Amino acid sequence: MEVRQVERISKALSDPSRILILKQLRQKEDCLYCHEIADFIDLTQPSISHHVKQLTDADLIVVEKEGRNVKYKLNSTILDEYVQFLNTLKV
Amino acid sequence: MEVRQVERISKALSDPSRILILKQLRQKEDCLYCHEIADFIDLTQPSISHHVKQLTDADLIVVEKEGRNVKYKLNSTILDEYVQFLNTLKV
DNA sequence: TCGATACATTCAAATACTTAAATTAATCAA
DNA sequence: TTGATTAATTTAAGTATTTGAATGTATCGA
Repeated sequence: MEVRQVERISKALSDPSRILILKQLRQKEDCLYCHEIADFIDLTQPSISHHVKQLTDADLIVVEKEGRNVKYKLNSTILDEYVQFLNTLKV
Repeated sequence: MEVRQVERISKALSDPSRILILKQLRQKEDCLYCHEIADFIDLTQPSISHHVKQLTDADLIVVEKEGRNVKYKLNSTILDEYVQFLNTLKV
C-alpha cells in the first residue's frame, strides 16, 4: 500500500466521531443510513457529512445511493490492506 | 483498545515522515538512532524530535537512552493491539 | 572544566482540520 | 408541479498541527 494512502486512512481513523461511525457500522451489520448517524453523534448534518467524506475519501466506506437516502458500507478490503501494511512494519 | 488510543495511534500514523520513520525502523532491524533519522528525512532536528514524540506519545515506539544517544525501538505489542481493534471493525 | 555533540523544549508563523450556518441539489409524495 | 425530506457543498470561524529558529539540557572527550 502506498504511503499516501496509509496516511489518508490513518487520518480518517484519527477522529472519535469517525471511529464511532465505523463501530456503529459493524453493529448495524455493515450498513448505515446518514440519518442514523445523526442519532448517535451529536453533530450537525454538515459536520457528519464532512466526516463521512473523510471516510469515503480514504476508501474506508463505500457509498450507495438509494433514492433520497444514502447507504454506507464498510470496505473490508481496504481495511485488510491497511492491516497488512501495518504488519509489514513489524520485524 | 480505548477509542482515545486508537485516535492517538491513527494520528501518529497519519504523517509521511512518521510512516517513513517506522519503515526505516524495520529496515534497521527494529533499532534506530535519532541522527540516522535526519539522514533520510529532510527536516530540521527539532521537527524530527517532534515527530518522534508523536510516535512515542502513541506508544508506537519505545525510547532507550544510551549516553548521549537515544535509541528508538518499535513497540510491536501496541501495533498488534491496534490491528486487533481494526479487525473488530469488520463484520 | 570546556567545548562539542545529541536531543528536547519553547515559541511563533504557516497550514490544515473541525464545526456550524447557510445554501444547494436531488428525490419523493401529494 | 409544489412542498418536504435527505444529504452534499460552500463559507467562515475557531482550533490543532507542522515546521524551523532559538534555546536548554545532558553527556562525552580532551
